[in-house]
Amino acid sequence: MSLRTDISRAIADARDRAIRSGALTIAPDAALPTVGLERPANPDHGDWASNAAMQLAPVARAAPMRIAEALLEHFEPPPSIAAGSVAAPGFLNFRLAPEWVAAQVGPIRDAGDAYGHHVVDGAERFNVEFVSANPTGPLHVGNARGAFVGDVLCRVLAAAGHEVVREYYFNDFGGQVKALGASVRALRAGEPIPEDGYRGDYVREMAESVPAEVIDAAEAAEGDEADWVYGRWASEVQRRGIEASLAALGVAFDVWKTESSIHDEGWVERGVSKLRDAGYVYEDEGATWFKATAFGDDRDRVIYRSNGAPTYFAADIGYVSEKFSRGFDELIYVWGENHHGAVARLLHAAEALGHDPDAVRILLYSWVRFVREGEAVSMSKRSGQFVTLDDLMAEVGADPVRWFFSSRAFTSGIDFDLELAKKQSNENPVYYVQYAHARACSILRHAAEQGLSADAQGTGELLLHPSEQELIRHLLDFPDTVAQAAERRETHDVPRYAYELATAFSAFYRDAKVLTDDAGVSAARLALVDAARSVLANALQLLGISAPESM
RNA sequence: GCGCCGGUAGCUCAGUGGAUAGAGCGUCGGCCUCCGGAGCCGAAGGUCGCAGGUUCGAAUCCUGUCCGGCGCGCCA
Repeated sequence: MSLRTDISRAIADARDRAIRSGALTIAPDAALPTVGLERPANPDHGDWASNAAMQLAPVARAAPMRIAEALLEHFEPPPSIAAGSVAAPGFLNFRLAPEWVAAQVGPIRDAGDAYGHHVVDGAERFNVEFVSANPTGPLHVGNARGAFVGDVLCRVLAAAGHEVVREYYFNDFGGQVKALGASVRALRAGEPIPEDGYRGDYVREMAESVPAEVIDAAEAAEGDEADWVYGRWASEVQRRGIEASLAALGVAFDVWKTESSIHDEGWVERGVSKLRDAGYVYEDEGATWFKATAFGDDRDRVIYRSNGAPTYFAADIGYVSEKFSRGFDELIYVWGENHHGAVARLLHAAEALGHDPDAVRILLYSWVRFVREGEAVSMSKRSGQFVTLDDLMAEVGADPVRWFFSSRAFTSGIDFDLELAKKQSNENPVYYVQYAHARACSILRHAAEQGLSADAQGTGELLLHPSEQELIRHLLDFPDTVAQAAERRETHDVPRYAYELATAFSAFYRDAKVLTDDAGVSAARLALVDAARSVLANALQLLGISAPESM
């Protein structure tokens, strides 16, 4: 039970009582608006504010101010609320009870790592597929956003109480594997790399380290088959590299799925025949088509080419069936916005297969423009001009990069200045948050040396200073922050929250000396420091950012 | 041409119908006998791209328009 739901419910109860008592009359068939509740930016407006009266005005056909007064009159405050008031043009403002606030330190501290977790009522099963870069080269900075957006989203969903399967999809089936193999073969033969080949240094390195058995197999192969032999080997090498890079970033996956397995296990055939039975498949010009126009698409989509080879979309049809067969409530795809052309046909295919299209959610993140000394960095894998993700981590460090990506809405196109990211590293907000955590740890160390220990008994009377109260109010906001981020499938509330919490902790540190001659005060403040430390660590953990005990 | 995403402070970005539009960086000015100065306090800085509309109320919703990014394959 969060503070937010507590207060919302009390307002709804007040509304119902007001209606029963006749203080409010609602049109009989009118739907009641949901109670809006927010933390106002201006402290003069209290700790929580509701616009319920203004939202009720149309259905109650009364002035918002009068409705607000009626609501307040019938309001039975929960223990957390000290006072309510009405403000023009009809806001209901509530102030938390300071003693109640202060008394929350113990429970927050006792909850520890679990605080802010399991905050949703209905837990669901999510499949989150992200990164899924082709195994034709190392991950580059263009994959960074998808990796961190997906990772943090998974952390948030899991913290909120959902079950999450993290999945990576390898396209090991299409022509790019052959093109990669052809590039390796050409380099070994001293021939020019084909037009559609890959040119990075990593291709050269691979060409120089092909194992003997692969060479033998390639030389024994006929025609194009040699390209495939090299290609399959090279893409395995790249796949291992990708897995290692992601592991080094702290981005974990539960399932590594390959496109070829979707074909081999018959998911594509079964999916297509299901579509055919439903009347959404036809043949034309030797190709097999999905009737996407039946779902409002601009054009129908090819499933099998006239040469019989399946398209990428064919695998998507099989894959979405395979995912749903595992019993997920929602499938999340984290894609770069350049794939948005494929969104409609995937949703339409899911619908045609009999699935709820609302259970398929495709998150398109906008492109990042990487800039170095004012110049945009080109990142084409085929041209070989790119900065690898490993390079980026070595240069800037994982914590600032994670902060950078998780603190911006994924729909915003953003600039990432590599030089600036390094140069400003000491001014970076991520260090400010980590610093607050380290400082809290330091205070606790000092306390231990002096034989002082935290005690949350009696904080209700001792932690009434405005800075103490403000800090605790921020701690109380954490569960809502997690719940809201999970609900919105968006992560950037979390860094903002962490920063504000760090600021509140700094203000507390400035105003309230923890280690004092008064044992009771010291024990209470130590409990608050420990609670703040714990919540800072929880917030950083959600972002996959380290919480150092000293810096 | 059609579609998707953007346009908010000098820069990078928050703000998905509410009260005086916010933060970081940068700029300017203050604060170190005291638990960590990677800190604290204060200031300057914005016709929310533009024009209409919807309503008690619009950065937010609708329409149009301009600018930028990305798509519109029997590529993946």
